[in-house]
Amino acid sequence: MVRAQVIKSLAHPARVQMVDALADGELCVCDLRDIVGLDFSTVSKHLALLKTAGVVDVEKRGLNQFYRLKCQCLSDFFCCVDAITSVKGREYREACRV
Amino acid sequence: MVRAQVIKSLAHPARVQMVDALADGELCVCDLRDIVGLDFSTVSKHLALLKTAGVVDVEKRGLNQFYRLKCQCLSDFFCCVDAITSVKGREYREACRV
DNA sequence: GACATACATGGTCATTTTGCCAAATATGCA
DNA sequence: TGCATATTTGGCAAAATGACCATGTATGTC
Repeated sequence: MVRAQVIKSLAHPARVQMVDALADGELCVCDLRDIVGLDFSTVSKHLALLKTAGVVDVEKRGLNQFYRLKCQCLSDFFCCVDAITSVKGREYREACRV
Repeated sequence: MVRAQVIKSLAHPARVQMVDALADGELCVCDLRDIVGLDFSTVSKHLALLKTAGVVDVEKRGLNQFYRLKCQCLSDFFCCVDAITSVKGREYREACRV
């Protein structure tokens, strides 16, 4: 099940946080490291995971690696997740106007 | 991060498969067991996880426990996931008409 | 060329997750 | 009541994850 791999790549607080931050535009690894507050190497591995899953893309410019979301549908993805956490799935329609 | 817990609950091939099957309506544990082909106890634990995360609901009728999705937005959720696996996020708009 | 900066990789260890078996519970029926 | 069916719980061992440290690599600067 390929789906599970993608979902798995997002199933971690730090990775959720990073993807959320990337929704506003690309960021380099050190930006993301500041955001999640983990070791550089750990962040790097999380990003490698997201990249393998196809969630993000990278572009090297100078010394930095800039990560960006590969698909803007992630916001809808999170919208559903949030609908579930709010325990009221019916709020989904209004909140996400789908 | 509460989001991560919900996503985590969906981050397993068997659970993805079960949620997908439940999209067509409620099913009892033995139905789901047949679908995923795992031990009864294992399936039961997976379902407990999904329930804790708020993804599914249960109703006991007779000897059976009927599980159903708590939120129909899961189809949109998977739609995004599929858009990512297809590596072309742009297909998302058409495929999921959002 | 020497060195600092920005990341990625490899290694290791603790924690979590999975899946099976065995046993316990709950419900319906003879 | 006694028994079969449906499902949950309690171990437990194997596999996967996550985080850190140390090290390696690439790039820009002097």
